[in-house]
Amino acid sequence: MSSCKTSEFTFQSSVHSTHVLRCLDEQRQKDLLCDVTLVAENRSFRAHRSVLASCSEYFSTRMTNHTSPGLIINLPDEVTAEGFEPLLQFAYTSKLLFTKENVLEIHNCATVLGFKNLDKACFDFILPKFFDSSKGSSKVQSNQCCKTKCWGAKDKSSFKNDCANDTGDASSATQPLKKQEPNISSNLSEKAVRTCSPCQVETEADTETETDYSALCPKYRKFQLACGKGLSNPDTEPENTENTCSLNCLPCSSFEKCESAYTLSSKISTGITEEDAAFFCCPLTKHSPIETPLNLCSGKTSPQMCPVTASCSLGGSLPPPPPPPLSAGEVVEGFPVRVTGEECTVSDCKTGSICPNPRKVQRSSVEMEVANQLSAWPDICNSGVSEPSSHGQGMAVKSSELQWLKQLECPFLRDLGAVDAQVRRSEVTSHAAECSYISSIHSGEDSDSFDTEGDSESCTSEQASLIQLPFSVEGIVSLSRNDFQQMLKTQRLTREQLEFVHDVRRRSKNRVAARRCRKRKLDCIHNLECEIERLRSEKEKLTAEKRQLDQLRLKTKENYSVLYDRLCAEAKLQPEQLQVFAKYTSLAECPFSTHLSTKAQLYHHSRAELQLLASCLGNDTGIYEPGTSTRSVNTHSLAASNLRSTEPPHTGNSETMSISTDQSSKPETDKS
DNA sequence: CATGGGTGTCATGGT
DNA sequence: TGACCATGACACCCA
Repeated sequence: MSSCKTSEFTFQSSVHSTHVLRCLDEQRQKDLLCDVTLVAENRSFRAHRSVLASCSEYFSTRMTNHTSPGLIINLPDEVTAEGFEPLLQFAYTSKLLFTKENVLEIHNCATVLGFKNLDKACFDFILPKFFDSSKGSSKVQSNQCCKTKCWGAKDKSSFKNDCANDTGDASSATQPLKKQEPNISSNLSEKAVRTCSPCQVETEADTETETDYSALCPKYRKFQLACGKGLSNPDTEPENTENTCSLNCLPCSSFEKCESAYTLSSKISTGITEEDAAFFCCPLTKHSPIETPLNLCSGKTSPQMCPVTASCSLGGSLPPPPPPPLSAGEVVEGFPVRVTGEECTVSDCKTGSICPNPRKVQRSSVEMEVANQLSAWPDICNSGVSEPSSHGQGMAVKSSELQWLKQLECPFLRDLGAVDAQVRRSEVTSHAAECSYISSIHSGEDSDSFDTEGDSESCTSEQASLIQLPFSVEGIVSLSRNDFQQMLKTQRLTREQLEFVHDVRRRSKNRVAARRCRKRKLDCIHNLECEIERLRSEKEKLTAEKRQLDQLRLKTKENYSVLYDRLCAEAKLQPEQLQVFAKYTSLAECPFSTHLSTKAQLYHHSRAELQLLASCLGNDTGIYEPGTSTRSVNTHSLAASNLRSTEPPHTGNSETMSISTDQSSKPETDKS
């Protein structure tokens, strides 16, 4: 750090603008600092002039010359309250909430008010989807939009800002793009759809915190289903995703960059495929690290023509193609390159790990910001330290600095592994032949997933240099299939080079796939463990409940028995009456039906015995004798034992009768 | 030296 | 048919 003191740093917050907008929205809702009242259809809305003027040409025109504090603007008749309210909300939140019913209304209002970044970009996408049959001409419109508005606006600054200015060389980046053949620029825009738009498209999946790998593998989905984890969330179902996203997902809530609008419209005009739509709408499930503007550059222009690509590819670790790649100092500033809606720095790209993990897309903006700043760290340090002559000590310092960052154990700091790997790779740059030295570095540090990869890639890079590959290994790996094949067509490679390139690509893809597979497996194990724990606790709970219910049932039966005994004793039932009573109370669930049946059965066996039993229950005179009480208790005991012996509750009289027969000797015992 | 975890690579099957 | 992906199996490295 001491050596970095002379350097000038740039901290760019990717959450600041969001925070400001949110605060403004809160102020609007609390009517704080609002300086304009808007009236539409007898409804008034409070707002901030500056916000409205920033979003709408209409408001910009009407309010810039007004300084009075209590400005009231009556909106045109075409602007309805229903259509304007979502627009006002959009101005403060970047999110446009609409339904199929009011989308036309909103569209109309947006057109009248000249809402920037919304009109063409948003509605040209939405309306054909909603009103497909009636809006068949939208494609033409969108084409027009692309050519007039977006390219024109792009010339102003936006595209340069995104791609070229960030590298400090605007002309070199934009000119080649403009010189592309028409189909190339079409591809370019298509690629940009994949690169820029997904981040700006709001889907429910964006809010998820975990990558749903099930979306990647049908087998895994089946496994999850087999595990009882029915993936009910349609967002996790690729099929559903592809089928519904193009309609359900908002195509764009805020197009800050015109090229995004252009690419979206262009994509519509050229016909969005289901796959593209899925990619467009669901970056989490489809996003691939290879889909970045940088790759866009590298794919559509030669590596030599795109400085970003040059800086992205190993930071010059390979034999430099003419012109030589940028030095580390040229990318030191960590210029933000818009990738997936968050800010990725060139240093991210330089590591060849542009959003290497799909999860990166899902991180919170705060996480992203910290990760980006941290990932830019080695670049920053490079600016002050990394003279090849002092590489040994310099690299040691950087590695140690990375170690304490790693020790923060923030989940998103795993990208530091990539940074770390990049640090090492840049070391390889200076010492491509000194594999032993690299190994010593690795052995002295925490081995993370990128260590071995770093080794692998460094050796691959060496092989690439041996066969004089005209492009970087990173390019081989990170390009999309089409770009890769196109590159192979443009480059005349020998058979050896071709085999090497395919081999490297295959192994790299498989390496990533293996990581995903292992990650999924671990996640699955974790989920199963959680499921086991949950089921276990549920079982314990149910067992305790059953125990309680059993006790309650026993207690209830005993109460019934006591009640029966008292009833018999007080009613002085005759054996015939007992039999009738038993007949009408011999329901399966009647707790003393057994008791009654027993006694009724006794009647059949021995009338004399029943007489005796009757005498036990009560004599003919109806006098309740003290001895009767004792015998009644004995009878109760017999009934209780019957009840216990007949659990579970018997369902028919036959069982009752057999039991009664078995018990028939007991009164005799009692009698004796 | 054995062991377990992590990783890359290959082979294979499915898409 | 080729490319891609998932995954089991194996080998290697390292703590």
